[in-house]
Amino acid sequence: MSRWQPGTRERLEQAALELFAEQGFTETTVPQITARAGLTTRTFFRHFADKREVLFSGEESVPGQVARLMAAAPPSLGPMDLIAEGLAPALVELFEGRSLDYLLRRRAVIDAEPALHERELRKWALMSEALEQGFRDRGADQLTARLAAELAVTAIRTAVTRWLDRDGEPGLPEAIEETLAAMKRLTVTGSLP
Amino acid sequence: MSRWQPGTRERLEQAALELFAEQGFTETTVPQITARAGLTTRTFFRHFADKREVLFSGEESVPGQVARLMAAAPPSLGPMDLIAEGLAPALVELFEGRSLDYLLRRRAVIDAEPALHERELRKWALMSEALEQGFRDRGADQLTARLAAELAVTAIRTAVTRWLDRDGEPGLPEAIEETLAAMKRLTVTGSLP
DNA sequence: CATAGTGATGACACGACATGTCATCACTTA
DNA sequence: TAAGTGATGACATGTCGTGTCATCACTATG
Repeated sequence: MSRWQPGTRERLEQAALELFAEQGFTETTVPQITARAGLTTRTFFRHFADKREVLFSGEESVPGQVARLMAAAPPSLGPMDLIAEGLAPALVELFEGRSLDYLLRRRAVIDAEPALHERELRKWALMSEALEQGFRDRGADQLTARLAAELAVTAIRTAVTRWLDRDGEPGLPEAIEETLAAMKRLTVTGSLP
Repeated sequence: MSRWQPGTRERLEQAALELFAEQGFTETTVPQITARAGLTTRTFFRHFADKREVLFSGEESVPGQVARLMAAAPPSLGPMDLIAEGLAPALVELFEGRSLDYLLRRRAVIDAEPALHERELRKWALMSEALEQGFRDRGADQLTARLAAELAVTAIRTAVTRWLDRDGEPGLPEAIEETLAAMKRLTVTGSLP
């Protein structure tokens, strides 16, 4: 059809994940990735700003989606309920779009490399900023919006982690519910069990 | 006294902060830093693992200090009270050890550069892990310890940010108190004001 | 049908980052 | 006095990331 094989981005992502899993992130060079994908080094950096980004494709749209979801949710919902009712369904859709096997292998690679872990933290920080703006739009003052956003991200991230820790059983919605319940318990009583 | 000027690390840190503020992090090269400090490039990397680390010196001891403080605090304290009574004094001492001017200039540099912002996030993540272990040692289950640690870090980080936003007036203890109060308000009512 | 335009890739050069290795020199210890 | 220690200088090297221009398939336009 074209001069080049289609799906350049996808081939690079797959080749990179494989190589990172096989021999580690640091030990894998960009030329190795592009060789496996049948491309040149320069082309890799046309699709990804740096070597890490190949594992974070598509996540630049998350903040925008968060903003949309928050604008669409009923204004009466508090932070916790907003997560449970407004955000959780979209999260489930987002994460269950990828196979569990992919998510687990990706996480193993990220956990093995501090540089990738940092990039993962930035992802959540960007989501937090989007949530903060959403809460501000709902009338919260600066401090409250900031804290509500952090609480929400903590709940979501902890739930996803917990869900993956247990290899996807039970489902993500259950993990979210469980996490929110524990959070409520913790903040209401103010002391440890 | 010796063949070399004393205070190698400190000279590198000061030269780097100056240059980052003057011309930006990316635009500053390691040879420029070492030239200003009167050293060679190779020596820079003997003291700091990479170019970013020159702004995060001494922070590798924070997790250990957190562990010590938590072990020393009364076991009866819940997460929030532990921050207010057990951690806050040490925090104040830690931050007020550096001049406010230094902290503000350092923050300006970090905020201007995503790569440095990521490193800053990692710093808080390491503190969170230390807090989590501390809560586990106090008898909390995995999920509760994780959430309590995240809540604590959120409170501390938000308070420090707020304190610096207002150029150090009023003091850090007031910012902590204010943040904890807002957090309590938020989690107790469960809805935005 | 022809020709110019568009967009992705290949090819090449290059500066900065980061590390391995060995030499050098002041200071310490026996 | 001589060996040992520790920090630094000097040099080489590999990978990362970017700038630049050429190439080729596809598309639009006349």
